Amino acid sequence: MPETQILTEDDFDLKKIFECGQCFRWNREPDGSYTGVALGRAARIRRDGEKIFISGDERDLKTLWHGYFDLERDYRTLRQAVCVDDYMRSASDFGAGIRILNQDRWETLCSFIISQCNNIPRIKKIVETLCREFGEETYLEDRRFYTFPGAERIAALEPEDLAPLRCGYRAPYIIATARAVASGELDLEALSKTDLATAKKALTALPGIGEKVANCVILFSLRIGSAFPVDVWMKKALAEHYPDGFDSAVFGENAGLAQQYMFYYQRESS
DNA sequence: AAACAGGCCTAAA
DNA sequence: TTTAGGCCTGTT
Repeated sequence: MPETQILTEDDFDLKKIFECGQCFRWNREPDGSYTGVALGRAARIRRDGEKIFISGDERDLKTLWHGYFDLERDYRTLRQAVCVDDYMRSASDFGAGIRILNQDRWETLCSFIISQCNNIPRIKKIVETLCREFGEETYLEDRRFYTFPGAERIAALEPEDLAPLRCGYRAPYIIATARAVASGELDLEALSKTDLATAKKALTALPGIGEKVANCVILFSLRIGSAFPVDVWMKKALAEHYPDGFDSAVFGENAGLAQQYMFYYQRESS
């Protein structure tokens, strides 16, 4: 299996990218590399000194990973942009290397429905079981992986069929959402071309999708940077550092990135 | 054992 | 418009 170098000057920290809470299918290997399945492809990514390598050829890099890892944007500049005060300077310095992934829309939506009121190990376990049960086999270095099943596949199931996932009350939410996506009633690609308010309204209209899940989906897969997910960690961070109130609008289109820095800072330093 | 975990929904003020 | 309690399940 060939591998290709990802040319990036800075701001590419594998641990931070994969462990800042935005994705659930990348895992650290004993050698420090990460393996995972994204965009229908199993892959390995590793750092060697200053260089980053990912499995696959130049074409894969161009058609898949360039967009996925958000290589178009200069994060050094973005980090400066979110330094609105001392706290944000600390948070963005601490989080240097984080990038916001551009993930598959349906996968992100489904994964964050699963995430509600769950801890990360269990979220990952449920997602992996979903893929093993309903996804397709794919191989990397003779090792078997499973792709994330398409919305059409899940739409054809009944909530009971998800019993092996042990995802409890989330099962009907998953099925209903899969059907909305598969039927075109919820057009995620079209939403990615709208704005935060429009996308949020459409998403939260579905059962099991509230404010928080919608914001995550919008930020991590619809590429709308003003989305600002607030979970329990973020509530803590905001209460601690902005006791008199806070408006994510100060960050404009970089609010989502600012959120990632705050979230990661809050989690990793406590 | 009882509480809680990276929310959401419904009912009730 | 805001708040409380319940919800599947697994872990502590």
